[in-house]
Amino acid sequence: MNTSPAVIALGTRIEATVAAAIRRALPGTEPIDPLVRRGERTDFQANAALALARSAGRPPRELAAAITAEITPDGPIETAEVSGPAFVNLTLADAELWRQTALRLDAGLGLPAPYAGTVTVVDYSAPNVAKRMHVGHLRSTVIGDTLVKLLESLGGTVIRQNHIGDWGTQFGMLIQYLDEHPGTAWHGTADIAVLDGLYRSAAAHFAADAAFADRARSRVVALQAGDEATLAVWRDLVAVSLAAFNKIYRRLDVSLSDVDLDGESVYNPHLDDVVAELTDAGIAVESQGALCVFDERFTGPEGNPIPLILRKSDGGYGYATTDMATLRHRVRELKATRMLYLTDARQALHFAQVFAAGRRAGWIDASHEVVHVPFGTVLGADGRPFKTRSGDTVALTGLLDAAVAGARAVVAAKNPDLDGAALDRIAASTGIGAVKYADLSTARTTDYRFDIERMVSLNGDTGVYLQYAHARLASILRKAGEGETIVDEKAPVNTSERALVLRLDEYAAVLAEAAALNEPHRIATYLFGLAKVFSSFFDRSPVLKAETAALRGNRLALVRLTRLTLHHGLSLLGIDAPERM
RNA sequence: GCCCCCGUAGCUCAGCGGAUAGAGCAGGAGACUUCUAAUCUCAAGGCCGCAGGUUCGAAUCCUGCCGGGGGCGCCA
Repeated sequence: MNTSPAVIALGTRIEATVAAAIRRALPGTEPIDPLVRRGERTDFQANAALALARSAGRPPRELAAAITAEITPDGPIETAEVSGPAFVNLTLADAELWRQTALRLDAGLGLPAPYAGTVTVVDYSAPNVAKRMHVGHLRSTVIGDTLVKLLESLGGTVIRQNHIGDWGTQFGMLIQYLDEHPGTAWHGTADIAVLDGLYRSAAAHFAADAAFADRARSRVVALQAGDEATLAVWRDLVAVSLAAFNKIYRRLDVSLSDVDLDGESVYNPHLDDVVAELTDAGIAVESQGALCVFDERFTGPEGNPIPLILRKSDGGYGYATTDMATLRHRVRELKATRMLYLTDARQALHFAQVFAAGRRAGWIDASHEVVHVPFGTVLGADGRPFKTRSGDTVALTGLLDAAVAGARAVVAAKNPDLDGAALDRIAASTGIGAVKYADLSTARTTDYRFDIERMVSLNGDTGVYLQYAHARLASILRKAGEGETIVDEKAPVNTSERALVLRLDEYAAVLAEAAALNEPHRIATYLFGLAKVFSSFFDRSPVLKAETAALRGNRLALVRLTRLTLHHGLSLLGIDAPERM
């Protein structure tokens, strides 16, 4: 957690300065956004003059000049000049840049806590019991976990909810199959592949054998009635699956554990009540034998309203009912003010229906923010849905194994002197980092190609680039040894230092934006840019061999702050930041 | 039929109201007795799907169209 006071970003201070200048140049106008942005040709630019010119009835450049004249030199801005149509180009004094670096270093980044006081439920991962996790679970898991860590780092309280598929008709089938095939090897194996095989066998039986299907259905009834023998097998199935999920979570450095479990089974005892409440409120009505919620905004191919089915015509409950129950629970019991649901984009309509019904029921109101956070499909390298040759989903463990093996080959070739243990560690770190970075660096809503070849090539815009930058930073700091870092504000700032200082100072704003939009890829994009700016700095500005002691101290401060920022960012993404590579 | 997402360099993708649209990969030219070359530097590569509109300014916002993907009653 960040307990040290927040450092105000240079951009924020400049905004305030320019806004004040605008008020003086144009007395009586409404406060407006000064439109301060980072510029390519200057440190910052303010673009508000163009927007104001019309209403002020003055030529844009003349107005820009008037604003420029009102920018006081005692603020962070050293020079302000009109450029182009009416942009105000702003540069900062070198001393200001060093001062900001020292300030952030002293504060240990100095991130603000804009989410303090908020309680956010993040529903993510949600694998199914007795099925192996596949690529489809990767996105929900890593995007969700990054949002969780991000909100926590910004002062928010987060309640993780892993809504695993641990209930439903498929368990009748599984348990009945085990009952009829006592020799089936699965129990105690902690190997999800075996469980997955069990699922397939049972499903095949279910489809092919009508008599078995009937027995499976009776088994569902027994399960729901609380039959102890049936429940015992169910608990075993859940336990074995959880062990496998947790193994993957540890491997991915995902922060989920058993305390975050919020499976479908948890809601089973409450479904009757949820349905009763919605029925009593007149929201749920009967249609074609099922109990449904209709909303004229959601229509089907014939233009008829489509239902949210709370109780099926056979009397059973489906996922819509459980989703309504979780919604109610999160608002009433968990006191959440924000709720994020990380599922793929295909469920958009379903969640729109659930949220609409929740609003009608009065469970959520204007004080709640309920958001379906969708993500695109994972495609294979060929651009088609990512499936094995036989059409199955691709197992996550196999994918991670392949990534680590690929990384291992590259690492070994790069650094033949590594001993086995170090090679294992670095291969795991880079391989897993490559997979996570590939996912987290792609915009959330776009479908993305899972191209393992490209991922483990470990060149360019991959996780390794960030890890390598971190290892270089750590290397410099090791060699620099202990001792205080003294920043000399009077030293000049060169181009590569300037780019680094300004980039570092933007971190908090990027985090805030990533959190507001639920878009972790903004963090990844920022970190890649930071690593790039650092790599360039590394190439051009010697640190330990700097020309003067003052420069050495200043650059060392930059190295420390860059390492801190990169390390922080990588930890949000759940990517290891190695000291050596 | 309606709704959602996507269409940007040869390929994979960023950018989503500001100046000359960026990166990675691939291809071209350079840089390792110097803090880790898993890197850096330079050059080349674009009717930002099409057509209108809004705006001082549009890849970005709005409308329509074209192309691709997904969703639309008892699976999650």
